[in-house]
Amino acid sequence: MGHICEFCGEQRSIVYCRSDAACLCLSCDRNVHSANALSQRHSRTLLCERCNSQPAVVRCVEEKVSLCKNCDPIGHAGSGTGSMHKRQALSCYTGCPSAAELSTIWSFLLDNPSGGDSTCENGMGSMSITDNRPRDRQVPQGKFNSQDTSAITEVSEMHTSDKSTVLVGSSMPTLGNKLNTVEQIAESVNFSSSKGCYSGVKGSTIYEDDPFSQDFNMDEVDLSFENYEELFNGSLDNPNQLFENDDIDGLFGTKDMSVSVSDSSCQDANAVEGSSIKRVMAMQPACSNAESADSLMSCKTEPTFCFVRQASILSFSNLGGESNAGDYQECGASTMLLMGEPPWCHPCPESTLVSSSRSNAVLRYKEKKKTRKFDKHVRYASRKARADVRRRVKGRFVKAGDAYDYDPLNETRSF
DNA sequence: CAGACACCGAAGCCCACATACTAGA
DNA sequence: TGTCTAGTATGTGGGCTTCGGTGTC
Repeated sequence: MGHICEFCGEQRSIVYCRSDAACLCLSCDRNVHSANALSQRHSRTLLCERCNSQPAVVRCVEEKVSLCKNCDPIGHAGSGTGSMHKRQALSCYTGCPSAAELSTIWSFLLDNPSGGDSTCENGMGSMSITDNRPRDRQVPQGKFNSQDTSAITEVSEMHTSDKSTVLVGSSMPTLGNKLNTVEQIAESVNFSSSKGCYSGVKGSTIYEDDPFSQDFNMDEVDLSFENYEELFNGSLDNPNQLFENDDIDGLFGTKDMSVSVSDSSCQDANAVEGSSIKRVMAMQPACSNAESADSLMSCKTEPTFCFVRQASILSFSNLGGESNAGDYQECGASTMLLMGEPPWCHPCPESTLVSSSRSNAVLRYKEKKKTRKFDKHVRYASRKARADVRRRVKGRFVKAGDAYDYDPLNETRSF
């Protein structure tokens, strides 16, 4: 009797998630790691069938058991024939591979009667998997796309940390049973992990007909968010902010959002700066539900494709970093691009309603701009405290003992 | 339509002095 | 090598000045 799944507590655990340090059955593995993009990045592998607590790194072909790095030398040590057993490196995987894909990399799993006695293995075949990621993204076998270099890098890093072969991505239809080297992965894996899926893949076929994707080469865009708290902390109570031209320069002025755009793309963006709002209003967002927003929120390094596409048509006039603290605060508008039902979704034919709404929004914006607090970073609080109580003449500090016209402590005048 | 003028907002400067930093003994 | 001393640089806030943009005549 194997280890029980730590999630459902019912079925036998099959896989081990390193990130969660949890033993899961295949069904729960699928459920847990399909929750968001981050969880999809968890590296999982088979559970050691000997200790039932550690991730297996090899599969003993002779004994038909998966063993961790501790149990492998123990089980195959000594003078017996065990040391001669043929062993196969086990592949790690991330994402939410389908049952067919799992069976591809772990073909022995279904072939092994001893390992398939549980309902979990049966469930592997019948598991309801709705991988909604486009399959036609996959490039033909053997065609190594430069876009996949990140994947290979990731593979390489994980490979060095763990001797087992790591498979990144959920779609691996061309995988052989033995993926022992990174090179093999580079040649055969069609990388389509969450990163590859959302960030836009050059040469992908799914958006070939999309004029936006043609105008904006996603391969040349690099979005990174270092401070998510700032990025998403913007006020969301005023969706109309998005339509304020005065504020649009600050939309992407946040220093925490580095956007590198190719020259041609940048020129295009600048060319449409004046009409960017209208274009945003006219377009239907690629994704606008809360679920996708949640996915984005939870995915620090993997901005969703829909966001990138929207960003591509917005004003990049402030990419040069000419922004101020107030603009950062106003960036709540930009978050509307990322979260929830965006305001441009409202099909409001009444132009008067729109104009009044806009005027109200402008008024609110101007009021907010008046009260905008330009954040000044105080490095030395002690100096600030001293300056706060220092006497002044016309705003200037005066020597101690000299006549002053303003005393911050008692607001009296010396003359 | 161009020029002059007024108005407004933003940026920069100024001050003294405690503190941080650096170089030399 | 570690400690001490002297010199230099930095930063702090309120008011003022300057400058550029905008609107009006």
